[in-house]
Amino acid sequence: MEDIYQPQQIEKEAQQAWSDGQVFKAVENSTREKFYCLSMFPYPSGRLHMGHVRNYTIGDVISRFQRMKGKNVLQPMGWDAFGLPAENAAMQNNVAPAAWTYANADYMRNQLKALGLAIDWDRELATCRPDYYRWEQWLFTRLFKKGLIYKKTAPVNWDPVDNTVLANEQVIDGRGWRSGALVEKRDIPMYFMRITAYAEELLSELDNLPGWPEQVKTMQRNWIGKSYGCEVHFPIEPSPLAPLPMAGEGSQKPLSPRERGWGEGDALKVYTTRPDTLMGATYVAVAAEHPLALAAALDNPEVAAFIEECKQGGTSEADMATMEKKGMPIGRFVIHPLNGEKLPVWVANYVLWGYGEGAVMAVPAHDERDFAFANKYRLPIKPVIVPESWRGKEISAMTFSESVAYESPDEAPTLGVEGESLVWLEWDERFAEHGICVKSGDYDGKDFQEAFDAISADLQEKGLGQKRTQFRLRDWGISRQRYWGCPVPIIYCPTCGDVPVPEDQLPVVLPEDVTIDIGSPLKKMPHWYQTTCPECGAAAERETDTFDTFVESSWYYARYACPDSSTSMLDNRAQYWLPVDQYIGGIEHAILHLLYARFFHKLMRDEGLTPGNEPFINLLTQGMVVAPTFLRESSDGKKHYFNPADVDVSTDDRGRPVGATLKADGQPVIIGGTEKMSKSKNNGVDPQSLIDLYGADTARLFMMFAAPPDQSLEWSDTGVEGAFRFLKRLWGRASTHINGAFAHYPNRKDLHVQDWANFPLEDSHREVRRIIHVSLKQANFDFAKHQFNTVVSGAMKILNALNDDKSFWDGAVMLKDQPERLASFQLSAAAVAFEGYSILARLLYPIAPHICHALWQNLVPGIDILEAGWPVEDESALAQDSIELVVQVNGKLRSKITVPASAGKDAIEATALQDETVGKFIEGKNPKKIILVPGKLVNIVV
RNA sequence: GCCUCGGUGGUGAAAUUGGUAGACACAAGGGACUUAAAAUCCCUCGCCCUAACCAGCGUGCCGGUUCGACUCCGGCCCGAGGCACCA
Repeated sequence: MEDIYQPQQIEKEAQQAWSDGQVFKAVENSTREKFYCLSMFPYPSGRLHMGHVRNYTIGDVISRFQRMKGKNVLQPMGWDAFGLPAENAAMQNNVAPAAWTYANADYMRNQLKALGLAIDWDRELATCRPDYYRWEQWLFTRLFKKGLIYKKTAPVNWDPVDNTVLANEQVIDGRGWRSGALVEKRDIPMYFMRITAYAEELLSELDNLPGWPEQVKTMQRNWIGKSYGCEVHFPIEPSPLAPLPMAGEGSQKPLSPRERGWGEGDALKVYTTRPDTLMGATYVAVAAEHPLALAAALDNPEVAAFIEECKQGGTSEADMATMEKKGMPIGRFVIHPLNGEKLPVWVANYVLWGYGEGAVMAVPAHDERDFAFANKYRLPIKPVIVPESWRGKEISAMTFSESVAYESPDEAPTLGVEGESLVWLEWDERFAEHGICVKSGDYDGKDFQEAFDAISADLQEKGLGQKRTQFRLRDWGISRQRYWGCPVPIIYCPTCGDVPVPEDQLPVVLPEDVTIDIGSPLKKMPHWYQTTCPECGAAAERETDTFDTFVESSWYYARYACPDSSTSMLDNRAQYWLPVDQYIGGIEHAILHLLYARFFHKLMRDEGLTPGNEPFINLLTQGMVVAPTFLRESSDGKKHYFNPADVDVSTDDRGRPVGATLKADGQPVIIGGTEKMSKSKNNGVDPQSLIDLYGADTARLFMMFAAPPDQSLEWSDTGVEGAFRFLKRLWGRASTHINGAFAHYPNRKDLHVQDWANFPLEDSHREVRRIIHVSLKQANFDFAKHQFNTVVSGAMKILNALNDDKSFWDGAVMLKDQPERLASFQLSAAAVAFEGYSILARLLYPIAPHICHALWQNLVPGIDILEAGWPVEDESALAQDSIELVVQVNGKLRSKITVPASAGKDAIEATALQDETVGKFIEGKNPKKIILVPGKLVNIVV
């Protein structure tokens, strides 16, 4: 074999062999245990980035590992092909989104192949192909008929200049990214999937996913947000004004008193998780879109102006939560359901329409947000809960406007005087916690649960509320006013209404040959949207909205089982392959994508299409790839970023970076933070240049070695060189032996020791073998944990062990006059080395498959490494005659002792106490206690 | 703002889950080989004191539990991911 490591040649040959032999084609075989390993499919953005390389290397490592362990492995790949960037690119470069997408996929497919991934390419799919999306249109129509899909209006970001809907990403500081116009909220009709119908199951099934990271399950639990609370009805004081007969302009129907929100006997509904604080409610707040607010706006221009103002800004929750809390009274009042007090109704921008009831009761004393709002607008603050520890203490009353604050002698909230008022100056977290009721009439002295039960029972008796569980999870709006997506299969008929497209007319094909400017081209294509009603045959129009692209990515994992099925969404091959045994993807998908995919699995299960309740048994969430940033700031404050490849970094004598200059002009640049590789920060490193320079194995090895998969990975050019050096060393050492010592045993069976117990192993080789097997045992443990960085360091230790010990081969020199002993010594050395390299090749195969494939061919000609079996440590090789123990005195490390491995408790303690250094620290005192941790340490407490 | 995760040498990290902190690497420094450079090989490498050893200090900060804490508990600071129309 070659002495020099030539990755380009090795990788080409290995990939050719895999491709010619169809080695990674997955075939259903009910007699074999299957393993479905899936990495999140890429958006075809143009080129592979480092995040992809990391994701797909992790998946490939797991796939090849399982394959070597004998599983029937499926590892597919495809394209998440619909999405916004294609439309942006289309506008920029004047190409059709379809053509752009297909070209990108073609380029990226070649890049993936160059990485040497063990993928069954026969199963490749692209979500923008009609043969794929026709089945989600089919499922949509089924769910529509089941009532799991419905239509309602919901707010979107509206750009009033471009007259178009913007994605949240396209809203920057409240303005449209192209027009710069202030964005408004606008209500438009959309289709919703009733994911809330599955909320309970999506929550409870998380407990049956032990293979998911706890972090992800916690995030999903919080997102679903099941809460136990109480619905409270506040009867509305009748309006002093007569109801107006008409709603706003253009409306044909007069609003009913209920729609106006002020009829006799109407009540304002709120939901609260803190009914125990109900006696402390001092006002109620409604969303700007609430009927009560809209009704008030008709008579009150100030309220109308405020509601207008609330329409400004984006729709994202982060926007809503960080904006300044504003509100105003609408001049209406409600009656407190228990004490009959009149409470003012406010309209507030922090109350969200469409979340719960669009109205909240405000208890400023016990809710931080209400507290800030009440202080700002001088609303009464009425404490009714004190900490449990105050029970039984003297509580003195202090007045504050119309309400009362309580002060315990030793644990008082901060009170102060401002002008003539007594003000609760600072929010005190203790008052947000559960406590005991005070100044609450009959409920005084009750704890949280007692008050919760008593108050909800009283409300129920009065018909003004009851206990209720609620979810934070909202139904999933799937309509998008965009072109490059799957058409929503609905036809609007003037007489029959919204009619789902019949199964035999599917798919509704998206026209691909279009030009894009602002807005969806579908709306300008009458020949496409004009059609006939499937029910009555009259002229009708197609829906021009498309699906959220999360819909495609919610079921692709299942379609890989049978990507060519033309008669059904899924066929019985899905029963064999599903569920996915290992799913790998970025942590950024922890909530939305993974929740939607779980939801779809249940929808498909209920259609009889998928087995089991959950799609992904094991989940690995990989961290991001980050790199340093380099920039210059121009005089107007604009930042210009430079690619790390174009920058020279100077370091001080410790290796700390102290400055950087641009290669092009030699002038200094600012060293920025280490951030996620991105186009905007220009800190991406192109994987292609890496593969071209060092080969795929180096790229893969570096990615696996630099950090454990779930942590972020810092890019390092020198780290890559280090990975390359290791592979070069591995190749060099292995070839020396294969061409040298091993060549003396043409039949490799002579080197392959079956029975080490009866093999004449030289003592100088026994220790090397022990280190190899200790490292292998650790590596196997780490492999099971998916901690590939320490698997690599284990492999490095094995190579170092095979290479370190001078006496390993040199001992032969002393024996050159004793031919029999010499032959025995040489066989002993060669057998240990042969075993060592055969372990190394198999251990590293999942991570660096090309080089290991080639090494194995030379080590064991005639047997494919995939058939060689996974290496397992030999327990008998791990044994040691004596072990080293640490001796602590009072928990501090003071000495080390060596004892026979068989030494008992008393013998170890005696040895430890006799130790000279230990004696110095005991200073003749009697040990109070001696703690012995077997195989680890002795701690002497004096 | 809310939810979640993280913070260990000059750097990436390890520590089998309460038992020797820094494995394995990278960088840096020194040396060998070389006419020279590259490549390769060998040595040193947490901080502090020291000629050296010993001792002392040390896992973001403050406090607690324990014979013993990177690991467990409470509080704080900083960073990252998500927040429902980026994927």
